[in-house]
Amino acid sequence: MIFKNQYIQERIKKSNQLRELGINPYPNSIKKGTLSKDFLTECSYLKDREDKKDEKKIYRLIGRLKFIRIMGRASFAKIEDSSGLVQLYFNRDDLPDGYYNSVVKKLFEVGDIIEAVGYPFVTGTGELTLYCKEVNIVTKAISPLPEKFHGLQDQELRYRQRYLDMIVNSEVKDTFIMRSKIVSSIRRFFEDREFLEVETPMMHPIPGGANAKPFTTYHNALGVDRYLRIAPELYLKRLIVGGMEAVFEINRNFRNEGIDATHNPEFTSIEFYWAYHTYIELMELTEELFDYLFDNLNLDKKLIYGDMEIDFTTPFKRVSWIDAIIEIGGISRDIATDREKGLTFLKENNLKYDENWTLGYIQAELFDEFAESKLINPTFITDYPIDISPLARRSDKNPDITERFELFIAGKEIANGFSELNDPIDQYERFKSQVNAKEVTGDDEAMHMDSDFVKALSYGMTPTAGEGIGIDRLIMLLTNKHTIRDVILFPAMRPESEN
RNA sequence: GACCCGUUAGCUCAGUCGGUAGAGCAACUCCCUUUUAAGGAGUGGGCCCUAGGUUCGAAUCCUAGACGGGUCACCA
Repeated sequence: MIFKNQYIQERIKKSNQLRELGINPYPNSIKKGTLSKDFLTECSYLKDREDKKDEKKIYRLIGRLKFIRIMGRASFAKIEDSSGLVQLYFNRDDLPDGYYNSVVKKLFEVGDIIEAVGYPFVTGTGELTLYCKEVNIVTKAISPLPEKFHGLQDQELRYRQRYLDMIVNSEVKDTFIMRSKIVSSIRRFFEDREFLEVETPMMHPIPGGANAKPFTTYHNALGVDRYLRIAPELYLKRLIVGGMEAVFEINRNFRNEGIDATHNPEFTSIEFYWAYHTYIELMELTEELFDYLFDNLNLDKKLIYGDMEIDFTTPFKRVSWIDAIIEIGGISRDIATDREKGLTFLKENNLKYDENWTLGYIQAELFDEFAESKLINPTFITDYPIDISPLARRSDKNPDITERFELFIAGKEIANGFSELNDPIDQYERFKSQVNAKEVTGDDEAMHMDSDFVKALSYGMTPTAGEGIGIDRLIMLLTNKHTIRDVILFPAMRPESEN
């Protein structure tokens, strides 16, 4: 039974004792009080005053009881609200008759939410405190809080009971406040530039827009399988066909893959599409976005991330795909540009390979293995090979490469953008070779044929550039967190075991 | 999916060579009217993650499993 624990039983008893005294432990009539921060700011002048108090000013503060120190006929307590902690002082003679001994001392406990009414004064040790004339229960907590000094350390409990983590570990709340500010700044940035926020389907008939394994679900009325979206890309581009010239969507994607420090099965991305622009302008827009975020959030451009110092000064460095493999990865040009030599190199170095891999896939392995982790300061890698970029526009200068870039920071991919492929015949052929890759190399993450999308392109999509940014990873960077679970409120967990 | 580590009171953690369970905080009973992780005296609280095995005897050793954390693989 959920309430069988001895501590909970004791607290339920106290809750009932409150009822017996005619006090509802869960009243519904309490209105929000003054924030502790405002109380402390408004009354700080008392510290310089002779008598250290102002009995004429009455404040009503509400918060969760975090500490209580009973000293016979007087007590100190600290309550915490959304703005922080504040100290309260009670004593027997200044509260209603008998209330101190029978209610405050006996029935109020750490964890309860209480309302305190009184006037400000400064204690002997100089702490601004509320001298209480009245105290009421706002909400009784029947489960005890974790230990006051060490808080909640157990990672499992912190994720499963995030609300407890937030009550006890105040920096957790700060991280998620920061997350909210980041997302809201990004939204404002695009709105200010006349991008339209849209919502496209989360349940797709064909999983598309990325190479990933989808979650499958079933629609009873239609009698068909649906796939939770792995990316919104193909729907957003349909909107460009329809005549919207700048759109963005901030929302969840779902990928049925492993869970680790940088992967959660549901994660948030922003994708934005910008008609009559190219991937070059997209890189500039991305730099503007970072400038805007750092400015709005008052972050230092020399950002500390773990043991790295990352310099976000714009413009970011740009390196071509091939140069990255050769110069940053330290692979010879021969190996990096020749399929046979590349394949031999992979075999000789015990790296992953497949006999059917085209040069682009081999280069991707070389890039991931040798270059990616070295890209600490923000760097745009450009000109990706065509075979690993099935939705990107072919370069007019070199048919083997695409007008695509990825942004790497702290050795991790943060953004992926390109001039969009708008030639329906080319797109059809690219889907076909993806389907082929699925069959030949058993690449079960290769894309499906989406003929409805090809049909949309056949009506004509204006030249457009589009980009996706992983919001969770961006937030990890900006909040110096090293696991995605620390920036997702309720990260994916296995069901709790019976034992 | 592989390997390593962890799981003991509500929380944070000890637990030696295998000898039958401990501390601090929290709780309960007292004392205490300016405390700061308040202090003092006392009391209660355990499916040592689960199931097997070894042993006279297992929190401790072995096997399997559950959950969590980490590394790798996967996720271009």
